[in-house]
Amino acid sequence: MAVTIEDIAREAGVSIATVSRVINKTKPVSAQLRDRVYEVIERNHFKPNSLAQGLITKKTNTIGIIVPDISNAVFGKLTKGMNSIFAKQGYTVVLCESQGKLEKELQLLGILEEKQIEGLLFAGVDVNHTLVNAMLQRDYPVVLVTQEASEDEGVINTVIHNNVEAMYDAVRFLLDNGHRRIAYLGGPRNDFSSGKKRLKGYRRALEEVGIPVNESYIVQGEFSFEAGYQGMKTLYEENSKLPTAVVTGSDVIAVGAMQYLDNMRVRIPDDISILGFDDSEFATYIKPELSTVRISYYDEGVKAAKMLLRMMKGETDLPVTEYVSHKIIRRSTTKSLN
Amino acid sequence: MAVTIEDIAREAGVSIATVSRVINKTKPVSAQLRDRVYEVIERNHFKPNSLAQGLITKKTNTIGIIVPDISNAVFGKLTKGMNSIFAKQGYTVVLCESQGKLEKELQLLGILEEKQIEGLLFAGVDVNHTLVNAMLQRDYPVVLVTQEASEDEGVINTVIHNNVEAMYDAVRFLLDNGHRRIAYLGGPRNDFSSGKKRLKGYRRALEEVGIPVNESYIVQGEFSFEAGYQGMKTLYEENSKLPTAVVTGSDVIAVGAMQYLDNMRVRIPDDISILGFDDSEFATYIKPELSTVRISYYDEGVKAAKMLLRMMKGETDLPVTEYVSHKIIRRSTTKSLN
DNA sequence: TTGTAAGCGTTATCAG
DNA sequence: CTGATAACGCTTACAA
Repeated sequence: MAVTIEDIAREAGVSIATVSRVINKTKPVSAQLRDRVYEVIERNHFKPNSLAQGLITKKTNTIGIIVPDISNAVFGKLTKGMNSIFAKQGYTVVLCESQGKLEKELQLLGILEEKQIEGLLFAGVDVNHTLVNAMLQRDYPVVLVTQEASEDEGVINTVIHNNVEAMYDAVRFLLDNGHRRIAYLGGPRNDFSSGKKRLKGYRRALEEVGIPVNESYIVQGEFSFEAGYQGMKTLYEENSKLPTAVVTGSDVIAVGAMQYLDNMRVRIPDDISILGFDDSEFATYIKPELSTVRISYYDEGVKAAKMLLRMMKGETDLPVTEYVSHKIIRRSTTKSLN
Repeated sequence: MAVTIEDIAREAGVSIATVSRVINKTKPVSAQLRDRVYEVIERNHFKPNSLAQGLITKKTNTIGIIVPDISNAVFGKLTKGMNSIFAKQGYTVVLCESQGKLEKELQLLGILEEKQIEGLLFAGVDVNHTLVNAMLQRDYPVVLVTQEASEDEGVINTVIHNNVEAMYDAVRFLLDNGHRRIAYLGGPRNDFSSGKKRLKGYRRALEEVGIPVNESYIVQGEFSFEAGYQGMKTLYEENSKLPTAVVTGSDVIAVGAMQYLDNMRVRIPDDISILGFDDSEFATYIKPELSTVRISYYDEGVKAAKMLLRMMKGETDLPVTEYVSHKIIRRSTTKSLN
């Protein structure tokens, strides 16, 4: 079948140890033998079996990535960022999708251990106690990305954008532009980082300037166009006094909300300002162009990969949580009331 | 370090062969020993080393995927489709990005062979002779997705949408709606399937109804917003007689073109109709909503995965190229002239 | 410099 | 049903 190191050794008239040495340049080999071996390797298209290599060296050059859904732009960019680092360092990536289901995530953790990955990058939806525990049991290091642990803080290294601050800044931005009635149209309430944390930032900003939080100005739902549309409808129908601005949990939610407002003939940003979150590809495709909170998921992936690499090298005493910066991007869906 | 089958055997007071048997249920083991072994396995969180398993069984349950860029929505959906099948069948996926660079692709082909993948799904940009040859050398089966071989037809199994027909149908649709001056704003001329093939469909449709192809109505460029914008600009500036409709190589190109037209105060679809390609997420977010050619990349991934699985089972005499259907979606950027 | 041989953690063949 | 033991393909002391 596949040609092995033994075949090469025999054909080149040397020992397998010598072949191994020329492949790995691990010990000096005379130029003569070296050339002879190379020639035979080339001619036979020999590729060392990395399973055998890994079995003995404990080095598989493989790292695992678990994301809920690879077709989601956020995870696509995140994965690309992570992969850019690993590929450069000679690592190969095993990609797994969990649909954000705990059961699936737990299962994948085990499968990846069997595959002998050297480290794991994990992006989840609710990284609860069960999950954290399972990660601690595994014998590879893991870093959490985009989603921090919801019950065990500071136990697992994490790379994330500061959701509280990002939403705080978003509301702050609107406040600075003279808005006082600001609604929150966010993601799922059970989403710890992208749901709860952002809501926290929203509340904090309002409370800080002494504006009482109007609970009927808070609507939570999926990160989808439909949820944005329905959420805006709820906001519209259940408030006699409409907000002058609404912050959202994602650009997709924002665009859904805009659709509803458009249907109702509410003008953006004249009657109401909208602020997205993420800065998705389509933010500048829609009209008016979407003002939003930019998060560089690519950078987040890069940072997470680098952190994992450090852990794999055994570097300990690391900062437990590393933040990636965010930025308010003013485009055309927000208007100043000043 | 990690607990091995030997540790389990010792602790359970049985031979490693017995442990192996209970793990794999490959041969009967008395209920008594079985339970004892299971208990020890649980207690120690034992996970068999799949490298060792693969080394002897030749089964790694790993397949490779090579795409140019995982953050591109097309490849994200494709990958998700493929993964949905593999995960279900107990396979794990090694994901690689090539940036569409030949050198990188060649290198990855080798790395994946070392990793002992059982099969490969390949999405490239230009699958030329060199690449096909390299694939044939590898000892795993491969299926091409989204991009057919540009020089060696029918040598490697392929799953793709029919680009010639899709663009033919797109132009046909416009023709049926009374358009006669139809421009083509497509992807790169060196992109075989998504560039050349689509252009071919465009020409064919026009020629078929006896409309001479106006070369200055053909503009090719990247699959980007900017290229769409610039391309439309070229079309606008270099033609005294504007087209009444333009077919594009992708939705992103279409939206770029729309932006330019909007700047020029050309109304869509009243002055000019635009037809996208792909049916991206944002097609319904923009205004007017984009008419487009829908391709289900998810389904394409699913189909490709299934085909690869069949090849892995040794089923030969397969159809060499399998097509995934496309569909014209009429929304608001196209107008009937009838 | 080069070769021999002992593993790495499993599965699989053979006896028993 | 159970247990030795020989692979699997490679790396790495240990010798020569």
